[in-house]
Amino acid sequence: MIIQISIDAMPNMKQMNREDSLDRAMRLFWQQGYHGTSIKDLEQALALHPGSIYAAFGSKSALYKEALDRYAQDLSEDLERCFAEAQSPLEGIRSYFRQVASSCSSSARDGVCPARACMVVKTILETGGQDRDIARHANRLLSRIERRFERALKEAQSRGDLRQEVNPRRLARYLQAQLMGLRAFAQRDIARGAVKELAEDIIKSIDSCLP
Amino acid sequence: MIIQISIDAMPNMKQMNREDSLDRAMRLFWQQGYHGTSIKDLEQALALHPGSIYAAFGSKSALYKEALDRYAQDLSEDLERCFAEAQSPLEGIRSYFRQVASSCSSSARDGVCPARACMVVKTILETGGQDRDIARHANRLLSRIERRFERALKEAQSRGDLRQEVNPRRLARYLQAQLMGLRAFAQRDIARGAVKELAEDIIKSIDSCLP
DNA sequence: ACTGGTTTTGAGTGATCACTCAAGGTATGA
DNA sequence: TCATACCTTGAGTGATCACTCAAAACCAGT
Repeated sequence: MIIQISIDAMPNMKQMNREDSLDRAMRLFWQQGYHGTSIKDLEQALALHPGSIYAAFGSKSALYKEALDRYAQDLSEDLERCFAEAQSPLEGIRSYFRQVASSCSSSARDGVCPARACMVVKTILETGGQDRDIARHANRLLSRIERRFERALKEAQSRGDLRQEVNPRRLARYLQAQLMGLRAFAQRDIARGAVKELAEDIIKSIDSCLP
Repeated sequence: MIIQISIDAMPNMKQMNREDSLDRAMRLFWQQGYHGTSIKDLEQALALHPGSIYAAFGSKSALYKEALDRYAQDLSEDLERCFAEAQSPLEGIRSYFRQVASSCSSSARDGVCPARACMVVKTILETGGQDRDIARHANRLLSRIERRFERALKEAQSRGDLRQEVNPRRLARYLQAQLMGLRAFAQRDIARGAVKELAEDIIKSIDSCLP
């Protein structure tokens, strides 16, 4: 029995899987940043030729925006899962901070998670100076997350879990800044335990708003 | 009498003002990032030809590191000034947070301050994935600031301003993460007052460690 | 086998990247 | 005034940038 492998058919064999490609692009951009990632890098990571990339995504910046949306989607799903599994909105927030701290201090960093800092924050810091439309895109994503926190806090207030005089929007902004700080700090090369300690300190600071 | 300074290490000192050039480079890098700033951009900002830049600073990455050192030096001086003017170490920390919030929410942003986020943090987020020696350099600068906070907190403890069971190093890390979060958050395009509100919330969270 | 329409390919586009260096300019002492 | 030594200049280096497009390869339906 002879198994024939057609060499001629090789070149066009790989079917391009858009979802999978987008996922790979997201990871590479997350790790290396927008300016730090070249099309050549992407060609290699996606195992695609330049033409295919441009046919599928249009341009480097369009691909970046899509990758960022995908990242924010994953992030939202994590957060929603925490809310769904928790007994209360506030408990969901605590659990989310712990989950972030845990994934940020995992040693299998390069495998699971290309960077510890949040890709949206990285984007805003990197592109705030010049590439304004990308920065604007990232800003919208942050606003969405802030509003989600605000909703959870209002819910906590109506359940009596949170003092009435607390301003939900202001506390939501505080939470977002805490997340930014936690994950930016985690990007430092620092003892693993420090990140989890930091997360616990942050949770304690939130709890001072309890009734 | 003329004092001659190591011409080999600092050529062109008579005509080109190295300090001034470094300052301009620092501002441009701070705003646009490492990969986002080209030598051509620097030529324009420093009003220098490429040869002069390379004669004075060696390479783009060497210039970046020097610019980062200059930034960290300015930052340390601000912090030291807060400590010197304050009645106590803890009051110095409070005053520093307020100063950061104030300069981050100033409307004359492009004139005074090229970016709201901290340049050292921007560096770590941008170069953590690839340009490891630059990231390492930035990490050292952060460690130095952390140690300065730790020293101030120990001093506060010995004065009886801070509860004894507080771990100074851990609280110093918390402070640093708070600063990262505050300034990264300030980079969002958001209402001016929000940053000052956030700074006050952070200060309140620190005060819960008081005796 | 043939045809029509889609997808894949990768060499090639001009622009820009970080960087160099020989040539020309300038200050100083004789 | 000239000679020497340091300084400034900017055109030019090869590499790489984001991106294109005509041709090759593919897969229907007939």
